Amino acid sequence: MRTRPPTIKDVAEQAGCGIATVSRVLNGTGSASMETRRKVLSAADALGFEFSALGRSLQSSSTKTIGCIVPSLANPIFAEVVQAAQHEAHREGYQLILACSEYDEVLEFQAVRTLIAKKVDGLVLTVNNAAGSKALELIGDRQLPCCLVYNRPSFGLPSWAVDNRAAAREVAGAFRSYGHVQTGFLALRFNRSDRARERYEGFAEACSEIGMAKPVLLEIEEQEGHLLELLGALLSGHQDLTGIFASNDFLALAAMKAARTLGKRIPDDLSLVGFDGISTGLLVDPHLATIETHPHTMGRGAINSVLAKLLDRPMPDQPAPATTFRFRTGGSLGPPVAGKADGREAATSLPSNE
Amino acid sequence: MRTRPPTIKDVAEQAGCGIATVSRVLNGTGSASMETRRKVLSAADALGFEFSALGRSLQSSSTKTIGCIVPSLANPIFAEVVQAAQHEAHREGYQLILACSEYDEVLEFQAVRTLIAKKVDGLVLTVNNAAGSKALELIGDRQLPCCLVYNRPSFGLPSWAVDNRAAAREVAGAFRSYGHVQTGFLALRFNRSDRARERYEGFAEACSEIGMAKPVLLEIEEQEGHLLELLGALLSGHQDLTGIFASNDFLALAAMKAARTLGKRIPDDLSLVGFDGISTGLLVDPHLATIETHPHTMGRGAINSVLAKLLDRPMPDQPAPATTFRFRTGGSLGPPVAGKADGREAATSLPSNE
DNA sequence: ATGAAAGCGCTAACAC
DNA sequence: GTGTTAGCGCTTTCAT
Repeated sequence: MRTRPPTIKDVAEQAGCGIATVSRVLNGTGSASMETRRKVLSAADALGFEFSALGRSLQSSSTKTIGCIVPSLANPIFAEVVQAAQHEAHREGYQLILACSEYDEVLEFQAVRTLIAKKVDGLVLTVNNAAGSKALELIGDRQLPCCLVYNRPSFGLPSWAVDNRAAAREVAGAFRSYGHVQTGFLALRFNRSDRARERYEGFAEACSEIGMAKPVLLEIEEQEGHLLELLGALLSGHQDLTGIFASNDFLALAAMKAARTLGKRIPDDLSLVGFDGISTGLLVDPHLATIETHPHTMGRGAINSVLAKLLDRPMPDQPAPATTFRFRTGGSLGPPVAGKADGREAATSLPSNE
Repeated sequence: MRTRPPTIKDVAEQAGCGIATVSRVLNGTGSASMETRRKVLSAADALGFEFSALGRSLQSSSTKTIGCIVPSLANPIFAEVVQAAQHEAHREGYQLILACSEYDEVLEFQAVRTLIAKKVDGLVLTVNNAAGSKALELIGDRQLPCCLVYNRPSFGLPSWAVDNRAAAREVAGAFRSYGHVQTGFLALRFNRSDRARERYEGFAEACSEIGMAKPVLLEIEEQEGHLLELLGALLSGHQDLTGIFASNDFLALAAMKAARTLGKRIPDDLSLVGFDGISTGLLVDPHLATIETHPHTMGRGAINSVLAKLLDRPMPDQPAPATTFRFRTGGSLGPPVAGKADGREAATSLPSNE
């Protein structure tokens, strides 16, 4: 029946008192006689009254809402970040407004604008390219409490991030220790992600330093076709590689499947290492070697950094770079099988690109 | 420098006109002379002005915000639902406030209350138990536009859901066709999810109708220990089962791993079928047989159902039950190996519970 | 102890 | 064409 939700005015009327009194009683601020208190309480109850966050926010200039922007929820790493952030925010009475940038800087910028207009109290986000990001610039302009996740600190903003370069260097070392020389680096939207670039750079640097060949950059621009087919084509065009470092586990797992479709044995014909440490990597056989990261810790830490500013608490310490990742070995990484160097005979179902 | 964001009043002042004029110009509603228009525009630009959604919502009683509640983002099926919902909402200029119920009806109810207080325009959610849900009752009370996802229609609310019973019946048939007789149904929080229960019921019914034994209910209450160990113990206590139907792919995959740890071959010693159709099922070897569902379609459909009410559009048709799923076969389902019926010798590393 | 009133930022109805 | 004003729901002085 009641179509318009009851307001504080309705309660005041029903209780036979002023709206200020209702506010005081229901908020437990200020004093009131037993009698009025009772009347207000019962009126509120009878009406099923709840404060409108809108009126309250307008007046208090705090929405108890935090914006959260990630590239996509399709990558479980970000789903976990968001899950942790949401959980932690909820604990403190904050809600999360979610936006996905879909690896698009324009969308990313729009999202920030919208969230600012919605008057979020703070922002937690992973941007695609932190350096020179218009989105981060805007946030800085507005002096909005903000923390980055999986991006390194930029624009003076705190961040909970993985030391991509150091992690990638460890991967290079691991390949080296198994005797690999010519490897590749596989990325899905290389130019759209500073994370992928940092991983590549660290990997390439280390490779050169420890006497391996410069890794071939295997880039998939856009997922216009079926990913597995694109990967298959890419792989068969690079039979010389004995190992591939993928910019994330998702890709690594897909590459593993594509490689098998081509008749390759893992790791004899091709070793694979991923990045992120998603649990799926432990379900496949052989296990995916990877860089384990802690999306949960990152999401929680980032929210707490923002909450610290909001609630005027001491800022939590950001993790030491060396603790942000751990190399996890797995059966997908092994020594290349000797005599398999030319590898032409492995190409089967998919066309090579020559 | 500017710490307080500029308001319409600041713009009016700077442009030397009234606030109504600013509103009219910037909203493109009502008319204005070229001259004022120019002045307003440049003032707004100079100040970096943006409307506050708060003031606007308070006055228009529409927040352009939709609440979204799912049990968890850890299950990729819900991550996909949310991703699709977010994307679709954004297309229409709506934002999503995200909440996770963590399979807890109290949290679920709280979340609805909070979202109502935040004056969301609508709600899209998966509840744990639709029947008699306090949360849904409250939503009904408030006449809030709402659509369920993965729950069957309840409280007169529309829903985008999978026909769990029919899907489960197909699974029974599949087991039967491979000669299985004694199967089990595996669920993680059986009593907390009507979806799991419906799947079990459909499965059990069909089993009985087609002459199979009543499936053993394998229930894991809470994930207090490491899931794999719990599964290992459960499996070794039920060596008589030749096949297991898991209430979701996540569990099925974990069970597959646990079974292998026990030395079981899949599917010879144990067949496995999941539910959901997550892509990971195609990365493992053998492929996971499962019920494919379409989380993306569900999420998008649900949002559109809510938007239809909000924007007074024709309500989109909910999918025909038969089209909501498809049985996908895979190597994890096969005939039980004859002579393996007593199966005692397969138990290896983990204790059976006798 | 409690009510009246101002004001948060905005839109719309109503003057002029 | 444009300014004034009421009012959306709330909190917070300021009187009483």
